[in-house]
Amino acid sequence: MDQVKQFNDYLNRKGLKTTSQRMIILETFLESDSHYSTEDLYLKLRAEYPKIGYATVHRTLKLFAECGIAAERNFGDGQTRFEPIDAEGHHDHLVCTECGLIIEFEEPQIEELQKTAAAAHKFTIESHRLELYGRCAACVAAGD
Amino acid sequence: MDQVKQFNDYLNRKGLKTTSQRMIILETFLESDSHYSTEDLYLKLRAEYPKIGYATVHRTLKLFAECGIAAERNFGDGQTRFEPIDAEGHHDHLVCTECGLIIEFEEPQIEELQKTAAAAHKFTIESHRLELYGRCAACVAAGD
DNA sequence: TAGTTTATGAAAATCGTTTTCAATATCTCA
DNA sequence: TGAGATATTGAAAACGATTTTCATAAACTA
Repeated sequence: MDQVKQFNDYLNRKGLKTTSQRMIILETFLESDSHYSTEDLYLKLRAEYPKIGYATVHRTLKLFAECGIAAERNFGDGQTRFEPIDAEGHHDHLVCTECGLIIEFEEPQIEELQKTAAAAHKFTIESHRLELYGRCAACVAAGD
Repeated sequence: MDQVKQFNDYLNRKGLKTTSQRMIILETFLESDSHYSTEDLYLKLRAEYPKIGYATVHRTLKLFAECGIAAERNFGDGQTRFEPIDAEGHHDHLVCTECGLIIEFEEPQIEELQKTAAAAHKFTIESHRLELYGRCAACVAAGD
């Protein structure tokens, strides 16, 4: 697990400590490729580790984002979600406005065009977010 | 002003009322092409119309979004922003992570590719958001 | 291992947003 | 036009997600 190393390196570099909670949260976070809100992950953890507090989960998720193993996302429902950043590459999201389904997709050509657009405005890109909102096949089929 | 008509039509259709506050807020909102948070617009209005309350500003911005003359945006700073939708067409955003500068840009080719990606997953697209985060020319020039 | 520093969990505080409610304004139609 | 019905307003309270506080516990350093 490369991400475990990346997290530990970050902790050391910042003079932070390796605690059992942080390791448990990291492990659980990486197990699934879901888009976790603090609440989601807290509830999932609570089943097995009832002692871990909500604040700790939230603080740890923020740490993940800081050290680059998680991305913070906001799909407009008022909750911040975190998802593991897989080393391979970036992906974007299709969000169903009816059932909430989230599908990930990749489109390298779009990435290229983004670079072009940024260059036209002399911007140095660090990151981006692209979300397409609409209705998934199932919801369309089910009618309104 | 086409947008004024669009707003009034919406109010009539929904059985809502045309009030002086709503007209003032609409006028002020359209005057500038900024990306207003409720707070921003409330403060701007307060200078000239100190009687207008925060809740009214917020409720009215939501109405603008509902009737299609404003778009709700979230650039990750924890505040929802509203911007007028100009009839011409859609645009996306470049956001400077250092100074907060927001630049609008259009890239029709990206829109095309989005349709392709959505079709591949049988999604019916209703809307999308694309934001590129990075550093603007001035901030890059100023060094870190 | 003692001493120092950081982390934890529970509760409280905070921030943006939304709702409540009594008073006020708008609209309808006689 | 003007009374009655209905929606809107503004202030304050409620709300939900996030962040902070603080005393206790755990991890690291030498």
